[in-house]
Amino acid sequence: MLKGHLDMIVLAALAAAGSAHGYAVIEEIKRRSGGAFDLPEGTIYPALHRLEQAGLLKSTWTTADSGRRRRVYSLTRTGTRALVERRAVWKQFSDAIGGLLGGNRPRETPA
Amino acid sequence: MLKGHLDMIVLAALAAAGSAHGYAVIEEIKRRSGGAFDLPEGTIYPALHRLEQAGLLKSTWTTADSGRRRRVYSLTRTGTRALVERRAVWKQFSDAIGGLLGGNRPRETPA
DNA sequence: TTCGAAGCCTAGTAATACAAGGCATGGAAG
DNA sequence: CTTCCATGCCTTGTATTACTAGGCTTCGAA
Repeated sequence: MLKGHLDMIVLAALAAAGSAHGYAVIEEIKRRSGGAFDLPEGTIYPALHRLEQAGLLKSTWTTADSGRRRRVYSLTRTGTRALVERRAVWKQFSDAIGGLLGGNRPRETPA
Repeated sequence: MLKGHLDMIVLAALAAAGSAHGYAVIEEIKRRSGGAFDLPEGTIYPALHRLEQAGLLKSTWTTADSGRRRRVYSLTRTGTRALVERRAVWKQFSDAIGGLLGGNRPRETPA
């Protein structure tokens, strides 16, 4: 469950890949996460639509050599900027969690 | 928005503090997160109830010197074990995100 | 021809953090 | 004495969100 971080993940995968269609995004995420995130289509497609709706992605229909129709997504300028921001938020977030998990100081930080 | 990680945070705060009542848990989390997580009561109390229901916390009513009634929570054995597991899951999770955000390798990892 | 993989989609569901309220007490300020 | 804020507990409702479970098509292999 990656509640709240899915958008960032999709943006990051697309930023790294340059462009990709839905199915490929799933595999890209799976590969780059070391197999940790194996997302079902019912998760990824709505996310792609949502992000395109929000103007962070753009898409074009293409036909692969195999003859299959694919919808290829890539980041917009806005999407790239959004990713930068999401990264920063993520850093703050994970640092804060780190403080909670790591800190063994029961009261104020002693000298 | 800490969707999915709230339980771990509460458990961690209580583990560090030993025991605390609801209001104190809020401040403990705030302090240890460096001010990043300032949770409203509507978030923390249902979480405490949920965790007690699940057997991860136990509580006792006490009366403070001021005369105010407080419900003091602490971890059960099960809760302590659960926290250990949540930590591990968090590590996996954040490592996976790290792989997605950091990795600049467009294809297979080269030699 | 039958089945699985590639490839797209949607409707419904469960979980969850949070907003917004309510209630009570103690102490300080007026 | 009253009024207000901080302490301290609680619940109901709501929006978001990832996911389940379906459905549709085409390609290629068995």
